[in-house]
Amino acid sequence: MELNDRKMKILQAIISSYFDTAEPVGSRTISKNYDLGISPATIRNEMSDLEELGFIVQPHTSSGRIPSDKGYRLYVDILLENQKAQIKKIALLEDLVQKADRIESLLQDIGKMLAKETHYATMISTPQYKSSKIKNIQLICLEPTKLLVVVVTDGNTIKNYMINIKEGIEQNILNRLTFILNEHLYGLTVEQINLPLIQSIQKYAEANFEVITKVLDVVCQTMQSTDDTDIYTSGTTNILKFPEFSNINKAMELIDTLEEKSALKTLLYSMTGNEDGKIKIKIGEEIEVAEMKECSIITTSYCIGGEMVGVIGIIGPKRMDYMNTISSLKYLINSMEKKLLKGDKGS
Amino acid sequence: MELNDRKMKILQAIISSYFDTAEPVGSRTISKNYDLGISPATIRNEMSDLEELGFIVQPHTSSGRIPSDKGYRLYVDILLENQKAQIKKIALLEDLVQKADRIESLLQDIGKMLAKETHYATMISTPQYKSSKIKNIQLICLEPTKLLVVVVTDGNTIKNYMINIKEGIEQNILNRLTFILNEHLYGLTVEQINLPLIQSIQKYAEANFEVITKVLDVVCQTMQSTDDTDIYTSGTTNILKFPEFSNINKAMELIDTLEEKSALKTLLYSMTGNEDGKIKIKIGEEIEVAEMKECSIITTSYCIGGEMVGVIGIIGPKRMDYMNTISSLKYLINSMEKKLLKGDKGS
DNA sequence: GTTAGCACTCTCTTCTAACGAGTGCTAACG
DNA sequence: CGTTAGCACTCGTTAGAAGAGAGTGCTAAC
Repeated sequence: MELNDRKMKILQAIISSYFDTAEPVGSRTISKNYDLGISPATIRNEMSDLEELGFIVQPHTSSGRIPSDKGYRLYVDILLENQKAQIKKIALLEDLVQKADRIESLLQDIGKMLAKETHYATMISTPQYKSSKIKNIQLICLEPTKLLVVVVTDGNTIKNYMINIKEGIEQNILNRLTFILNEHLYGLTVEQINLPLIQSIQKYAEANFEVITKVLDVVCQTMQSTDDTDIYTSGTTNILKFPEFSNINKAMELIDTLEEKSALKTLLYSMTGNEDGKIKIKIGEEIEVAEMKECSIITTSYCIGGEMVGVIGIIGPKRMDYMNTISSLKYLINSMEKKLLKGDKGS
Repeated sequence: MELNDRKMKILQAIISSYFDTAEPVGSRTISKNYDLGISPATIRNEMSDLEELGFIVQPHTSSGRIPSDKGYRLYVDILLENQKAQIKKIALLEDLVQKADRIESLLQDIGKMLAKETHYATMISTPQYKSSKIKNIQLICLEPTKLLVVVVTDGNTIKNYMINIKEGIEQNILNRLTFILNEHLYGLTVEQINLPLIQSIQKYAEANFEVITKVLDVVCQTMQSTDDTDIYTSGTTNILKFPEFSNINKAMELIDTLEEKSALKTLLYSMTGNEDGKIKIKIGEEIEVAEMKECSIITTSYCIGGEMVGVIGIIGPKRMDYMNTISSLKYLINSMEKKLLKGDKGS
């Protein structure tokens, strides 16, 4: 039995109707609401076939049909193929990117906005700093034995660390050290800071050996730790609005999972292979996390300065509005990368 | 009719039992579970009196009683009076305060932890910078026409701003400007930066008039705007676990309110009068926000460097565990202020 | 190949009756 | 006179039954 054009149309009708109502779809509903020019009885026959092919399922005998994971998969694959979809503009975004001063809060705001726009829950990971390059380091004396280290990387991400030192140090010496550090470290990734380089810097630092060592230490440590990538979730309560989660315990399990950042981290990164910028979708059972098997996840990666660094994901019910959501996501990524590449985040 | 000792004991038993079960409490339950040495019938008579006095109410005829707002108020007032309560230690806190690098993320973590500890929702406001003093300003050149301004205030709160300038500027000139700025602004609050002072600084800056003006502008603006104080909420989904919010719509309304930061801001600051460090409690109808009239809120303010700057609040059902919650909160504030006063936030 | 008709299935809603927890009142008790 | 046992009454909750409604699969006719 092959999947002819008419069966496909019926499948789409089922998906569409189920998206609207979250109720199993019957043959009469399709015949009435979708102009296919065939009677309910015919549709019933076709539906029987579609079920045999595994694209739809019946929750119980004598109920309507709902799309199966396989059905959604087919639908989504076709959708992704013909994706010249008009990209949906998100009005608020421009404002947002304009006024953000730190990338972390920008990401949080983007997540919030995307959740508001799509009415689903969103997850967004902070950039992985492993491959980002040092742009500037500055040492500032706060108290006699307390230094502030400011590190700026490309993409203008700013990190502040405070370190305590044993002996006081004057600002003009710090300025010299700052100069030495920038001289040696500009443009380097954290992997490129190796022992010979460190020794060379230490030589220049002379008497301020302790300070330089501590600074290098703290910079390396924080920049290379993967644990440092955080995940911001937003709109998790949107989940409560979906009838598929009217069982409050299921909903809470899911929300709890979304707060469990470490699980999300694995999930998000498992979804972004080596292809950048592509939209990836997982549907139902395809998701490894047990609590999410009633959901679908749409993800994509975003770049800062050309390198793949972070992931954005949208999680909703399986009957989610794939088309609009993908389109919003694409638009978002586009505007975001344009902005971040320019690094134009100040006033 | 006066509120004698036995009535008080019964009220406490009702509150205690209702805390455990969230079910109206009957006379037999009290007689069985609380060793008062009186029969259900006697308890019924006393309860009838307590109801007349307004301390308990009946959800409907022939059901048990639940405490009224007035009943909780009495209970809480007595609780606050005899507060030598053993302070409950929160194990995780020490760790948290140790490794935090920015006050914002520290506050977020504290909120999370407190939510986890108490199983209620928490709100925590970022410090109000109005009265905090400038400790250090640093200008860093990132790109020819892009500067990074780092401002450190007492309490070691660090703020970063990026500004764009028209003409390029060299780092050694920036160093001079940095020196001038620190020379003039050290120890000042934002209110103390007046026109004569600005003009005096501008004079020193000579050719770099534009830069200095922009820097001063951005520093003043961000430090004095009250809008800058943010509120972090945490554990909002804990609300779903309480039977009083089994009506999912009510729960969602409340959660939405908790995400509406501006309303929370008013609420939190309305609760902290001019007395520092005291625990304040609002119960049910005492809360101005309509969606929260089924809740109680416990707040207190926290200090950095001796001045009142922020507020922490815990929101739960009216039958919340006031004693433990207050005790956790007190312990938290204690440890936090000790840490922040020392400003020991780096490694 | 398509469609009308019909018996059948299964869920959801509605209605009723029974149950149970709890009260208030009255009368008896120490 | 305070305390207690007994009892009728209230009201919310639960369980079960009946009926409605949506939808299917099959058969036979077009």
